[in-house]
Amino acid sequence: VPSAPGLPSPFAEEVLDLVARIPPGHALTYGDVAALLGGGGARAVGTVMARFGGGVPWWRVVRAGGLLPQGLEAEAARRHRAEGTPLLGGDTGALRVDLRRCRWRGEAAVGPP
DNA sequence: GGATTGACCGGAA
DNA sequence: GTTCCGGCCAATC
Repeated sequence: VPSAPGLPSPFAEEVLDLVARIPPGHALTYGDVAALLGGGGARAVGTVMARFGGGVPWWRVVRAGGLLPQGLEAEAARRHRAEGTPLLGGDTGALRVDLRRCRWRGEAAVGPP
């Protein structure tokens, strides 16, 4: 079926679906999302999120190392605090998520390979 | 059709 | 610890 204009493309749908399955209190990096999907790249995931991420818990997707999305750090930090996500730093300004504890393994995700 | 952008990543200085 | 560089992939102009 041809993708209609204005609607997310197949790749975008996979990204959104996976992000929507991330449990509260957990998080994933853009690179991890791409890896779990078995394709694309961290940058591609960021592009999709920027365009179609408005309908999913985008704050659960962070940059490598747990750094919050650039430009939305304050917004994401607030959401994580509300959910109880383990946060590090804070007073230094470089707020980041403790991926060591809250990194989701994607057990409920479909295995492509 | 091509060229540019962007909520990125990893390594090196 | 920080700062700089190129590479990666999809969406958009």
